Amino acid sequence: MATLKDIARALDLSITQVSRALNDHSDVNEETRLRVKATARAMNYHPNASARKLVSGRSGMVGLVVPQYRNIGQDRIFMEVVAGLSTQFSGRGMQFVLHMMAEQENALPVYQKLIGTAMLDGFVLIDPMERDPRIDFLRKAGVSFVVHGRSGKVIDYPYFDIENEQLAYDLTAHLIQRGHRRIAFLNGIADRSYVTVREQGYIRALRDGGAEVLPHLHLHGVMDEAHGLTDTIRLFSGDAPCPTAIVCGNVRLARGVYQGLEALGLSVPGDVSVVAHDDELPALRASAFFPSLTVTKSPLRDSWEPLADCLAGAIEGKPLGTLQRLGSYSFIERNSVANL
Amino acid sequence: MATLKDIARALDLSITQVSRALNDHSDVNEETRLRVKATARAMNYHPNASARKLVSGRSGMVGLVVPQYRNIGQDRIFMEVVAGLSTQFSGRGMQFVLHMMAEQENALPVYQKLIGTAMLDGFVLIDPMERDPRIDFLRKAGVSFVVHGRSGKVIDYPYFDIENEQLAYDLTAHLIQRGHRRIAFLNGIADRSYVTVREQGYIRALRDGGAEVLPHLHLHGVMDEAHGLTDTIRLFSGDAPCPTAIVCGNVRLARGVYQGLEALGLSVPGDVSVVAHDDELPALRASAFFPSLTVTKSPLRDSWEPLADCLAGAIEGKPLGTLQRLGSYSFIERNSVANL
DNA sequence: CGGTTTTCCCGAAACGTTTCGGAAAACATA
DNA sequence: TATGTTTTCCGAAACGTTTCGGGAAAACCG
Repeated sequence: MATLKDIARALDLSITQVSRALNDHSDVNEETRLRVKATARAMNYHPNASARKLVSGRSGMVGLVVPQYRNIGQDRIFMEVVAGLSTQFSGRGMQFVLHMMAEQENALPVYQKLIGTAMLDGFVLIDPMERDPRIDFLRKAGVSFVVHGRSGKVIDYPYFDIENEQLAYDLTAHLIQRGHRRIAFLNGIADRSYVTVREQGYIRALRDGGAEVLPHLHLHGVMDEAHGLTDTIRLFSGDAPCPTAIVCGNVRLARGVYQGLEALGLSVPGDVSVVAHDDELPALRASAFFPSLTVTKSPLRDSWEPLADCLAGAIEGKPLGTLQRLGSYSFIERNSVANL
Repeated sequence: MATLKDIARALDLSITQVSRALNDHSDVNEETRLRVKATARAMNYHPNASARKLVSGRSGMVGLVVPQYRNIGQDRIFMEVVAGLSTQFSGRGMQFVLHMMAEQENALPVYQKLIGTAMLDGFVLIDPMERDPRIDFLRKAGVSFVVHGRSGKVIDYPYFDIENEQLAYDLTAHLIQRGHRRIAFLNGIADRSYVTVREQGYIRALRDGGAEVLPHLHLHGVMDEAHGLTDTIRLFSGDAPCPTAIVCGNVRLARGVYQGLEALGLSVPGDVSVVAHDDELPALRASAFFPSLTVTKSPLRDSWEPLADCLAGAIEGKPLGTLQRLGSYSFIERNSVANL
């Protein structure tokens, strides 16, 4: 492998000047810079990431740490995350790598070790918990990171998030405006922070609309078809008054809900109205539902670029203000809601 | 982060001796070694991978490079690979990282760059082509690697593979022995090396059994349910004589074949016999088919350990002989084959 | 023409580790 | 006592890069 020394020797320059030329420093002659870059390309030079990291603290590698879990093979969304972030960081000349933890392994020691060996410049955190220990840990360790979502009261770290509170409010308020009063909410796994935040929006909308908050209508779980189906059947099988509308945390849940309602002999939107939030996962189009599904839409794939932006910025030491970004969503009314 | 210097100062030793103690070299007093290791643990020391790599050429990181493709989210098998290899290398104190290439990106420059930056000690190669340029490239570059499968005539590299030729022979021969003569083979994507090798086993079995080789009965494609279904319908819809039995490259294909045969009003095994090779992917049990499926079985998950063994060995410079391993498979007869 | 600035360059140090070549001390051998 | 041998240790060099502090030459200014 060609090194700076090789290039320097070939051009009769100092190693210093070659390095400065390649890194576009100011005090190098334009003509020299071009000559250096040309020979570097010709000699197929790639800077040794270890050497660079050792002295400058930058290796150009960032990582994502994820737990391994039983049905990871089935998880469609996960590969989207990896593919999206890979592409984004590649485009910035950085390397994105995935590190998978053992199933019940504690995350903190894993980060500890990765930080200790000092190979990575920063981390992307996904699925933050309500009070996520990883955030405190990385902050204390002084490592750059960006969170997909937000967690905790004091938010003094880079993040990209969408307005989950308002989005849940909008979906619920839309149903209230159409005359619904008993509105169920199929939410995600309880300790995720976005789940808590969406719950707040749901409750605020109910209060604002003068509707009663009925705890048995608010359900938590993995947001897939199976849970949509079983939760729907559960909602309509007890003694408690049944909902007239259902808010779904994502479109997979909604698909399960449609199946469940069909199994129960209930029609959408005649008997029950359904709305959902749409992450626009591939092969899952809310517009192709029958009847087509009313949603708030904010494509998950729109988040990779801001996330990469924020992390790259954090590594370069940009001020916090520029590293906190909120994505937008749109409300798309279709045919899954009826007036009551 | 604690460094060797910190430990050396704390114990009033030289950096050299601390390093040697931690790496279990011979010329360090047993008592010193213990003291060093204890304080290292206490100070939460992790060797800086960059510094280590720079001088010794080892960072303890190995990687897998995969192309990104459209339906990667649907690919159940892929996450199994990542999870399995991650676990294996973690257990050896090594880091396994995944690097995803852009969709149509050429693999060689990606390896070129990864080798140039010199962060990784070696690579795992999966899905080798019949003559795979990556193998030549990595060999020329002098980097350690291990191949899941084999490719080319001269096999002078570490690999783990199963006897794909014999396995296809066994499946086909089993059908021939039961009296079948027109046997279809739903194989994988044409340029994969295991696909070619399985074809050879299939043809050898046909020849040995005195059955004619009918090209229209040998189909190639992605090995999923959809192709199993469409290929089955294609096999039974032309003018050419229909097969009485089908060999499937994996169990997903077989599932599609079952669906296709049902759609055509044909029964298994009454009208058509079906056999397959079973990688034992999760949530896809050949024994739960109706009728239960006769297979050759060799669980994919059994390959991660030998693969990791071989790569770790190659990095340590072990001789080639010990780095070439063949996995076994078993023949499991069930209820999907009838005598003719 | 003396002084100041600008332009372009370089040597040397530093990052944290491994490893080479010794070297002091303790011990055994002749 | 002199001579090897083993045990245990250490200084210094090296890996390839970035960066600090300076410095020579040219250009500019009054």
